[in-house]
Amino acid sequence: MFGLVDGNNFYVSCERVFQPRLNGRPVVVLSNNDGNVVSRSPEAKQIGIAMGAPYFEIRGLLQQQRGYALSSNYPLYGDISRRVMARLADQVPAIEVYSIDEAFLDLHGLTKWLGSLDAHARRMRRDVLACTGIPTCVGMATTKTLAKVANRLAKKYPELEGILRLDTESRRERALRALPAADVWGIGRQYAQVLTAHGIRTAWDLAGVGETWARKNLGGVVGWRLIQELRGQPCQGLQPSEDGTLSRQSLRCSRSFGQPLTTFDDVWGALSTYMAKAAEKLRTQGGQAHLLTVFICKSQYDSRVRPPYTRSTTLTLPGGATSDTLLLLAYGRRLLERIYESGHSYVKAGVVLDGLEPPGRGLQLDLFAAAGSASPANDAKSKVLMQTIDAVNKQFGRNSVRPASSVASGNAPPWQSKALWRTPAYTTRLEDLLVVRVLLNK
DNA sequence: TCTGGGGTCCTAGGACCC
DNA sequence: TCTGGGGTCCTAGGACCC
Repeated sequence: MFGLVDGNNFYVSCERVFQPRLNGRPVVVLSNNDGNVVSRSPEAKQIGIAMGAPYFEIRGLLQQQRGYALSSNYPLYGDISRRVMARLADQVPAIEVYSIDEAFLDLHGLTKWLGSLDAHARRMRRDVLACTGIPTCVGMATTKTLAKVANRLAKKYPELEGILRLDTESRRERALRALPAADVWGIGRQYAQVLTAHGIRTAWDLAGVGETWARKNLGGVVGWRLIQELRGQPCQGLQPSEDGTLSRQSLRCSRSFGQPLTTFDDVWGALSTYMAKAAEKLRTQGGQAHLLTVFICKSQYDSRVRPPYTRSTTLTLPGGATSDTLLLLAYGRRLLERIYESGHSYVKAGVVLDGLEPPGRGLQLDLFAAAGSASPANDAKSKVLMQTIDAVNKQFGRNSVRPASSVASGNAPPWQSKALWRTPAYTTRLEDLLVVRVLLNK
């Protein structure tokens, strides 16, 4: 039996923990750059604000309803997520952290010890709420996909009180009939259109399609697995997270710019900033990457711009896997030169580190390497240099040592994202801790 | 005026290996 | 005129997820 626990309106719930005045009001959290709505309180959903809506389209409505819009505060959400996952991990044999606000639970064999699974799920919800302030829903079923279905319905129908268990044929059928096919995990916009065109409306209809049809229309073997999971046949196991964190195969840093950029130097300024961040993150995990991808995007919303909107290029690092910022910057600049076209304006750029390897795998040497590239001696020097940079940045602030290319001549760099309504990092920055004053009666 | 960021998995052709 | 079988890796792109 799998469980799926998921935080309700997670980002909004995190904000409400520290700002009770947000309770009962329409609240939205915006994406980086204050662009789109990425989390909505129930009150915001009720007045018709759609997920992903551009902020400029809903601003009027929100003001009129005396609601709040907040910039996203990822350090806060990440920290609260960690606390939620730790509470859950304490109460089940194994947990797979699936995203910042979701985890699959291993519930196998628990009934033997705990009696009712529903009672255990209720206890977990109470515990997470009491310890972190985050409300959750729990779905339980024999496959991950059905656990997602159960979770979805538990959220949709308040009378279920946040819990739904699908462990009999009749319950499964009732649930699948109640869920639109488009809401099934793994059915996105494209596939939803295909299903509509074929008269497939509910998850129950979807569970009835044949193997050939599923493989042909729903992305090959992935689609067929989805169908089997809906039928109760598990195709995916639990992939336990080590110490409650995600183990990753790739790592990315990308941002939309605060304004469109039209020069190579500005785009490189932004990109080198992101590369330094990505490399630092990689070192924090103790890993190395052997694939480097750079991409730049033009505006999809500008009618003068023709597709493709994104250009990307990938390099297998000739010296083998690395986490050396300077080496990555040197290769990254060459990759940007490959795809950058002058005379265009760019709105976003990013870097992806792929092919992640744990440290200590041994350095792959390049027989024809030029001086200055990978060699055991250089590798040792680079390691010391990176450790020093990380230590300095930890002690004196994040940007104390950074690539010269990321230092803008003016005040704020032109690529700097907007975040006009960011709340404090209540739980991760000492200066931002709330102060509680106690008034004593004399 | 203003439209996110960070992930996963799969496919498929071509180069190259023995 | 005739030209293998079984692999891996690289690269790009497309779908999905929260």
